[in-house]
Amino acid sequence: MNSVLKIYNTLSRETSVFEPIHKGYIGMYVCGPTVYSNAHLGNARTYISFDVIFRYLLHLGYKVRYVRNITDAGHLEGDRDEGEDKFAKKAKLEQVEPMEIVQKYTLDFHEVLRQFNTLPPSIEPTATGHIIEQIEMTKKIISNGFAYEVNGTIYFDVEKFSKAQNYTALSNRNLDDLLTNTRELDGQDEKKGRLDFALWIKTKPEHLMKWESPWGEGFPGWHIECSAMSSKYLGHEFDIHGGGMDLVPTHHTNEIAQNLACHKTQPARYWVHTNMLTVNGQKMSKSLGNSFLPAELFSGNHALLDKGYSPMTVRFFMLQAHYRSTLDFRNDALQAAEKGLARLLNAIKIIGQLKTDVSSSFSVPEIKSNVYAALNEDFNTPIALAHLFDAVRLINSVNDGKEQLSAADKSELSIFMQEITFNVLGLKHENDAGTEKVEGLMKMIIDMRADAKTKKDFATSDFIRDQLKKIGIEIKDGKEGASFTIL
RNA sequence: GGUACCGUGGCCGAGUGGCUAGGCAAAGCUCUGCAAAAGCUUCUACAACAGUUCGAAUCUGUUCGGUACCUCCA
Repeated sequence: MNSVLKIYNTLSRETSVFEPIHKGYIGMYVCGPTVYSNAHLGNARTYISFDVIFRYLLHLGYKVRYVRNITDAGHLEGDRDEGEDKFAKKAKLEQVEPMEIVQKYTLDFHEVLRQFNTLPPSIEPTATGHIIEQIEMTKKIISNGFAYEVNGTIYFDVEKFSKAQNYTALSNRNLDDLLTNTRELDGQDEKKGRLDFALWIKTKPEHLMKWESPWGEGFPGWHIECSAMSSKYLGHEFDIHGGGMDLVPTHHTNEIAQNLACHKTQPARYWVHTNMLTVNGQKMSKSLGNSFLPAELFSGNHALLDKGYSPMTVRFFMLQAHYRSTLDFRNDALQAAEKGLARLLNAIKIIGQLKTDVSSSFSVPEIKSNVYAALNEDFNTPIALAHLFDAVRLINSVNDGKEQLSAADKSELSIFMQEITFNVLGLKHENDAGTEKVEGLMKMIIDMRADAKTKKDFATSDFIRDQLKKIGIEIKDGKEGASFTIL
């Protein structure tokens, strides 16, 4: 079996063989959401992508510690000195406590991810729960000479850091260009350098969220939380650090700078970044106001949608594109995904009923190695799916008597298809017939209809078919009798 | 303005030098009381121009078009 996993590393800009620091164990940190509003579909794509990565690493037999934080403090509006904490701002608008905002949107985030069938991370730490660690790290960066204080606010000294280290290694930008092209912002006089960013921010007395620190009352900067929490739970050096591509130039660049300034080590060996979801060619984002909420998608209650799509349809749709490509979100593409997913799941359903032969007319090991080769090539889910669909075609052909399958191969194929589809890709059956009572009821109705058909009482059989259709149950006539689907 | 990336058949999307995914749609067929559903088969594309090469969607150059980042964002 082709079991050499390769991963694209943003830092080196190439795909290379993955080797964990400690054999058999993997530490993975993924930047989680800032919980000040509802999670939208673009957010979901990132976490679904990392969910597949997490699941595949588990499938390969690694023991994985997957840490994904919740940013519940310290995220500035506009990254300015007098910037206001996002939570405090939203709290004022809605007349509630900041932590009430945090709670509300954390629950929403979890609910969304649950619907998309993602596995929970091993640890989900919050920024507010790690103020002490962030203060400690800030102190160390100051004592190492890479940060300075101005009126109770601590800034990271990018210019000084960049003389010792390559500040733009991850983003691959030209530092001089950044210095000259960064926009002038109002009220930036406090900072020594334009690129300097805050590690700790002094608050005004009326601020709602603040903590005591050696520099007075304040709250932590955005970037320091991930450095502090990844160091705490995964060590100063770990295997994989992930997030959305939009985090590369600022957040992750600063995170690396902080770790180097504090621990003198690169935090992660492999930097993995997922691409954006676009809507009609434009990035989906909160600030552009073109974001879809999962609930709108499931219900179809959105101007751009003809109908609702189930979470698994959306998950399948996302898996049909590679995680590093932008994916355009549109109605007809979802329609296609819905049917494709049904075809895949149906084939898996019928494997068990296939008739077996003494030998197989095709190679099950070949299918398996094709799928593994795809997943090992930087988690290439679209190619893996393509090979699963090869198997789907063969399964259907066996069902038609056009191909043969041995008993041993049948069981191997069945186990494999289920393992990849359900456990690695994280898809599942939805809308399954439901309760036993419904099953029993439907069997009775189908039997009655079959009886009517044998008596050539087509008026009755058509009536049953049409009435069921009206309440959203479709009868499918097949060779072996009728079956039904709840639409 | 600077820096990246992208432009694939009706649609979505893989694919970094020859073997030319896959899904959906469409057409044909099978099944069938009719229909639906389902299944099988078929459909050979790579923005334009020029170049490198025995050979290019894939490499180079130019042009056109698009997107992202440089400001919070997954």
